[in-house]
Amino acid sequence: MMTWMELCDPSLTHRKMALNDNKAGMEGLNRDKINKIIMESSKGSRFYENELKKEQQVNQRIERMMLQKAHITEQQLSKAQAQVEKMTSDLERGRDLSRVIVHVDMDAFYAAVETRDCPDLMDKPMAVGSMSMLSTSNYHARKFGVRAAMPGFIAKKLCPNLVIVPTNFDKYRVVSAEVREVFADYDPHFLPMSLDEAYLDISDHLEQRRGWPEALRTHRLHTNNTGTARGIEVEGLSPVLFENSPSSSPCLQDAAGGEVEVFGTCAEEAVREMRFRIEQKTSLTASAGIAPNMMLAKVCSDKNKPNGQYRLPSNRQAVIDFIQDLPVRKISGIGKVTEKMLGALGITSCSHLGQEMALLALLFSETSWHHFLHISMGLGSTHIERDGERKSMSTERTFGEMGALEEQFSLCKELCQDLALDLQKEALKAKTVTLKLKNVNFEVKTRAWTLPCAVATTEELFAVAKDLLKTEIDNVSPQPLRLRLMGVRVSSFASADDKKPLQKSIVGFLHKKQTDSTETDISMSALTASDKITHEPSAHASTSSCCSTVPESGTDSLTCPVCFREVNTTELTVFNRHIDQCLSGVTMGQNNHTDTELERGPCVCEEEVEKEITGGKREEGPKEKGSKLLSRCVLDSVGLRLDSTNISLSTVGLNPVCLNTCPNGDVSIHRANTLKVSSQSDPHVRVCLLSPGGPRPMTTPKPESRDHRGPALTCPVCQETQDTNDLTLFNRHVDLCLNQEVLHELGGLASVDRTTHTAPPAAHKGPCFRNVLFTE
DNA sequence: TTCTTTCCTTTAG
DNA sequence: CCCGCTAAAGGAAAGAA
Repeated sequence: MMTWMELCDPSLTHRKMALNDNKAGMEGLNRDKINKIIMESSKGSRFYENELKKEQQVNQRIERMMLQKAHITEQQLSKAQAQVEKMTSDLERGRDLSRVIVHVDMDAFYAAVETRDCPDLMDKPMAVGSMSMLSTSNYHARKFGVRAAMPGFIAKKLCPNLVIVPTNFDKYRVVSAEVREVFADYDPHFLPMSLDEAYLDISDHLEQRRGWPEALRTHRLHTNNTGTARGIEVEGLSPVLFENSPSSSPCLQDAAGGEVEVFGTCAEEAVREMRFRIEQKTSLTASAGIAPNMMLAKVCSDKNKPNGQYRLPSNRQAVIDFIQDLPVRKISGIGKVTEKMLGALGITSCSHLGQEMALLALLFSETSWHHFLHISMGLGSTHIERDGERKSMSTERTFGEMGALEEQFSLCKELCQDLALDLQKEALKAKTVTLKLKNVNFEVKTRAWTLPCAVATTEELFAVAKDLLKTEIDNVSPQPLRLRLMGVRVSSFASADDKKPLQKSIVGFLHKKQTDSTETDISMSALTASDKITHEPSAHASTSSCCSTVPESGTDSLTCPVCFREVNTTELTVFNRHIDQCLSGVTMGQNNHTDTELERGPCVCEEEVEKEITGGKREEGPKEKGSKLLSRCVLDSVGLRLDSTNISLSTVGLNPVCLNTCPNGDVSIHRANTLKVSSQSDPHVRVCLLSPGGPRPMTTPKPESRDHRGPALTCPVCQETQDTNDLTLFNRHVDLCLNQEVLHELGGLASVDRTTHTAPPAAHKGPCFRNVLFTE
């Protein structure tokens, strides 16, 4: 299947096109006309310019490959050849032809559903999607060159009468569920690839089926209330747009007078039956491929589309023959670029692939050439299994050009909100947050940051995302970022054991504690805002569990949520006593801990860091030394002990924003990139640092700095000194502040005169867009 | 060197 | 009205262990 971009490419224009304006050719456009129209709609657009640039990059990649090829010696080649042959025979020995794999694909699914529900559409060219992107088109529209993955506005030029129906996923999901019910009868472990596509292993079904009486293989044509067989009615006017229904073979009458059809026991009959049942149930048709493995089944399902099926027999020779002249592009996983690269080596069909294996082994990575070898031998997975746990989750949005800071940040927050919601649905927490940006020139870049512990809430995500965004903004300052897309992704999910036991009980424990002790209540108000979060139910449990998990504690110790030290007990009563002491200690500004209590095995670097931070004597290369030490700390996920009242975060390469989201004793984040230890607090308070795991540079220091040292309390959220010493009042303020933290952030940023920003110390080195490198 | 993180590219539906 | 969204995998480059 050709993409519209390929149609754009004038160098491909000479190629024959399967597109036929069959019958009289009244409607539909010929290929040249299509190309011309697409070209005219595209030429000169920023999108098109970017496509050209990407194409250049691919061309350079090919050039480099050819250069490499030129340096290959005869000797290397024969060595590779031997390796390939060895591997080939090993693979051949393991060839498994015993399974019967089926790939089923609904025909023009979304379009078919829409047509079924609105028969008026039937004889009109239509597509499902929007002006900016189409998902599917019906066969009418395809005659005009209108296809999936083509923007609607171009489709409209190709076919002005095109009806564009917006997608309605809820509807497709319902239909999909019906189809899957049928799949399940043939393979309860079937693997859905999308709403309209699935792999099945029907080997077991066939085994059983052989012993089935006819009755079990007999299926009735559904009748509507007028008594007409729906399948037949459908062929007349409804959405089943294709002939050769699986039900087209002779029908029998059953006892009740309804029409029935009996299916055989072989694989083809079973699949035909399955397609028949799908059509009866949904009025939609499907195509299928039957083969000994998934890779081949996928190719086969395309062979007689629409509304058809193809079986590749389970014998080696049949497979070899089938593969021979198959264009490499037909194989799932070989896309436009790979096709082009192989093409440059004279490889277009799978048999070429086999012939050039030695060369490929030298030019491509191991995984790549192994994959090629499998393809050339017609090998593929013989058992289908559902995907394991998800690896990432993301949300992104495209919009009209956006340059305003406030807009960008509030959008970023929105995305974080959406994502947090999705995370919540699956009860996931992630360590890595990635920001994706696309500017008006379609240049894409991503910026990621890995935290030492998993996060999940909007605030936590936004704390990281907004900072990544800010870094990018600062990078191009004083020009604005002219965005057309923004996205946020999370990955590196916490492992299952990471996200439950122990911690929950601690939180619950504290919670209880709070309700029956006024004193504790007051004590807690002395903690930072983030600590207070811990008292809210599940949503914020992450914060506490995150940091309580911090030390590589064995199973025989608990981590105090106040001082973040390990308590060497599993007895809750003992632990309780510790926390009690700890809380009152923090409140009273006393150090309740003896030095031995402070000793805590796992943090190798604690002392070094402490010295580094406290001493104030950072004679040489404090930055380098500091961040080095710190990164070790981060790996150990430890808390730092702070002995001075103001610690420069940039010195140790920390990102202050991230501290917002973490409980941190009596330490607040100072505007000027410093940690501020409240005058009342224990000088040995511990801070749980949410800092980047890697060596990458951190934040740009903020412009102005204020020093708060008065006896009054400083709000850890808004950084403002509160004119009170009443902890209850202060607590209330922090609560309010916390709720509005994000807004405060936005307001603050928006009001900053951007020209006063100092140039960031090359947070991410190199040009903003790597692509630019290639065009020069 | 080896392992990890970041960022980019390719693919698919 | 002027080219989407989500997810996964692999590879290059750069640091850290």
